[in-house]
Amino acid sequence: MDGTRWLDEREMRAWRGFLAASALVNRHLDQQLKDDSGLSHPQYEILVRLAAAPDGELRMTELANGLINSKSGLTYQVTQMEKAGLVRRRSCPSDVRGVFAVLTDAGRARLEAAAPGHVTAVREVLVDVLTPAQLDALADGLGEVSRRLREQGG
Amino acid sequence: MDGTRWLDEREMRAWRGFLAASALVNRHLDQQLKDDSGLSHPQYEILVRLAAAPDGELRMTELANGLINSKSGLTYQVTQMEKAGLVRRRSCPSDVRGVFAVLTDAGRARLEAAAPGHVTAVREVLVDVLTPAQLDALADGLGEVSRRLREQGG
DNA sequence: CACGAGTTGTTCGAATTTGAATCAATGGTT
DNA sequence: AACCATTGATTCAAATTCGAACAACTCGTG
Repeated sequence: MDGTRWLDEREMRAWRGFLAASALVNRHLDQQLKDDSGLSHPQYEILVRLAAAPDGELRMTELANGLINSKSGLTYQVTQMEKAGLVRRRSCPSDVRGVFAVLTDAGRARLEAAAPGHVTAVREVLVDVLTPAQLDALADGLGEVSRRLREQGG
Repeated sequence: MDGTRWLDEREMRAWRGFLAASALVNRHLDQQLKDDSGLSHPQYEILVRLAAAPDGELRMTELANGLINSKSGLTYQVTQMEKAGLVRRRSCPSDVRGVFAVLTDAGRARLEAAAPGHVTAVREVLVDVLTPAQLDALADGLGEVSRRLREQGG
């Protein structure tokens, strides 16, 4: 007995497209960032999130949530970035266990230097390839997909 | 002077959605596969591609193309899978350098055992979350994105 | 105040990934 | 036949990833 609902052709095309694009786009952008700014994609994302946060700082846990990395992976990356002078650690006054990752001036400068090339690459491989309707479908559909996975996992 | 065309809100939502979904879906499915069948996502993909190929075999290079892994990563995975009895290597008669990865009976059985749970998970987190229109947008849009990255890189 | 459950971030070991270097073999050209 | 640029796959060291175990701490409850 096999009650599995297999994917029909439309579904399979969507799934394969998503899977392939996911791998290829990530790969391409990681390469572009490394060549262009010496940052890995995860590191770039950390800088972006910090830059968007008030005072350019976030708790390690907040940074780990909704990010590619696991907790330990984040510890590793922040350590690397601290060595490179892009962020520094600050312990939380109200909770001794807590640690803030703080964007340094050098980190902000590095992000601003990297951003134009990165955005251009994102346009090239994804955004400018899609129609407005497809952009909306991605935003709505994949936004919902992410939302569900986030709250299920959290 | 800054001629960068930054992303507007619609574009940013699409990009963020894609990025987050890409990471979260991959992560979730890798976890599901490991728990359920002891296969990593890359390994599962290798089995799928081999199963779809004539005689269940492909050259290493063919297998590496359009796959997540680099060449050396593929060598590693195939070695692991060979140890596990899921594939075997066969040298190419017409080109001594060439190597085929061949799906074994055990490999095919393992794939068939893993597939229902995997497809169900793919539905749960992605396919059944999207509307038919969104599925088509993913298939068309991301299909085109992948196609371009493939031929650009190859 | 003492206790215990839950949280926070790090450390640890193992597995995986990558790019560069390597080795061997092919094919075309002279 | 000799040469040389390419190709196919592996090996190697280094970087990165993950989960599990850990240590330190907070908070609510008794």
